[in-house]
Amino acid sequence: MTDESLVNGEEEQDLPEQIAIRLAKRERLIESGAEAYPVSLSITHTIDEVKAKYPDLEIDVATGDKVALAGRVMFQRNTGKLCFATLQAGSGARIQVMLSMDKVGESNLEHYKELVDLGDHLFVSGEVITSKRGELSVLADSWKIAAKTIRPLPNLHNELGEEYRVRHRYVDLIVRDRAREVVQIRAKVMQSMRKTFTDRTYIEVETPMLQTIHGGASARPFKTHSNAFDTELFLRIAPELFLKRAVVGGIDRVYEINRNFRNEGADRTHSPEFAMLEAYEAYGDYNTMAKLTQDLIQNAAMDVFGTLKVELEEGEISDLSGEWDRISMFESLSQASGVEITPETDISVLKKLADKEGLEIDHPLHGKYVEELWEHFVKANLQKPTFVMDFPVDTSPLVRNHRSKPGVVEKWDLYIRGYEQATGYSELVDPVIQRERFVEQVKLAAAGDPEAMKLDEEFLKALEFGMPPSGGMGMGIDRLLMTLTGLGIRETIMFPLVK
RNA sequence: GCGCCUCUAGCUCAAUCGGCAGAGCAACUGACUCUUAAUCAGUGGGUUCCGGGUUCGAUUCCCGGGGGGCGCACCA
Repeated sequence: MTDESLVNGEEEQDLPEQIAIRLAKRERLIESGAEAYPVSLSITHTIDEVKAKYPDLEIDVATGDKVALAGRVMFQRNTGKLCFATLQAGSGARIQVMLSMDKVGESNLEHYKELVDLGDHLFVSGEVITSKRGELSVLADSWKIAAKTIRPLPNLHNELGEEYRVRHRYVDLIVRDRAREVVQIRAKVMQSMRKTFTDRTYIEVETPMLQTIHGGASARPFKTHSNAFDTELFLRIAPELFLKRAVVGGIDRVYEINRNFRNEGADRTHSPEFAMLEAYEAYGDYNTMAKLTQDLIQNAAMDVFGTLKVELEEGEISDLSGEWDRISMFESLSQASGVEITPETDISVLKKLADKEGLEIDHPLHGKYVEELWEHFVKANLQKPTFVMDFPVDTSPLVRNHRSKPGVVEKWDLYIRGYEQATGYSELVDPVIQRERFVEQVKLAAAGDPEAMKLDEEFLKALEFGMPPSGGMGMGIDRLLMTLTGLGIRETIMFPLVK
């Protein structure tokens, strides 16, 4: 496979046959006085506009309407004196063009047959007609190459291999409707979410991706180095600690949609860089944020699909309607395991239960056992959207203690079809307790936990200026696209990382 | 990070118990003024991922490396 660009002086005889032939056609085109890549074309209509204008003409009609349009040649059917081509717009819309010897002349038609390949961008001007078979067509009186294609398109009658699709997404977008559709869906989901936020007077901000201390989540970071400051920097694992600074500064309703980076495993549901939404609302709490999250997702489904019963890839229907269930982590775990588990349950009991279930958990924290056991017993059964409420304290260092239940924090995770979709907190705003929580994390790090949080003095200083009581939420955008489409994460990201 | 599987023409895939590497589409030459994956006749195109080993002979078997997939681990 020739993976390098052709510009680097590859010898012609080393090139694959089809590429050499197309390069030669490009030369011939230029020698004939035409352009292979003209700077502008006098287009009067898009393919979609012509199709919209003539939705149902009779067979063999000449409209008298002259148009000039361009598109990529997807199919060619050349006969002796009458040639057919199917042009495709970026939208995926297709229209047939016809070139007859009568209209364009003999030498012009010969040039067309000689120089125009599948995949080329072609410009034609002519009359809108329907063919004798009734196909809406442009009967050309002139044509031009709009852009010469040097590499052949893949054949359109087999599905592309998974690897080829990801490495050549631009080709995938040309040949596969669903690939284009997913890009559209993603854009519409973003639009919908921004509208939901705007309607609630939220302000969108952008906070640093390069950070001197990474924080806001438990994960291993990517490291880099600043030459100017001669210092180690981290790509952010979360924007949380900066968005909270914004709330301290009086940006009372704030959100950010941007990339996070985590130096961890990649699989069907994880990508090293992924799009994250985080939102904070002063004078809100985790209930406020649960409602917001439900609205964000339900509005997106309605705006994009017009329904809350979303059809997924394999035809499965995902029902996102109604008020979503809320269950307690400790209660649902106790119920599913048949063992009463509370924040006071001795860790030895949890260890015994984990052993019995064949779980290998090697972690000093009580809460880690609770979460692992909960995932084991409960998680897979959560197909309907469900908020799992009230998490252990020791695994949630940025969340405030529950207002009435001892030993837990006001945190929920939203699960949809067994996947963690979003998380929400009543934020910890007490700088004294926050410092204590950070100190606990530092101890964990010293004990060898590579994902423990760092103590961030600048963030604590901000809290010391007074952060109002607030709710916060975070949601993986790629995950949301997966939830709404049933696709894997690499299909929801246009250009996922490939080695 | 560990285990299993996989890599053949531009694309999608065959084949070889180790013996001239094939098809469809695409390409090339020719025919065709209503085609729809046009059709018909003919032709060319391969570092079988890379390096080494075994062998008279390796695309096939063995070893090492690389890319990809799946499972496990970690995480969202």
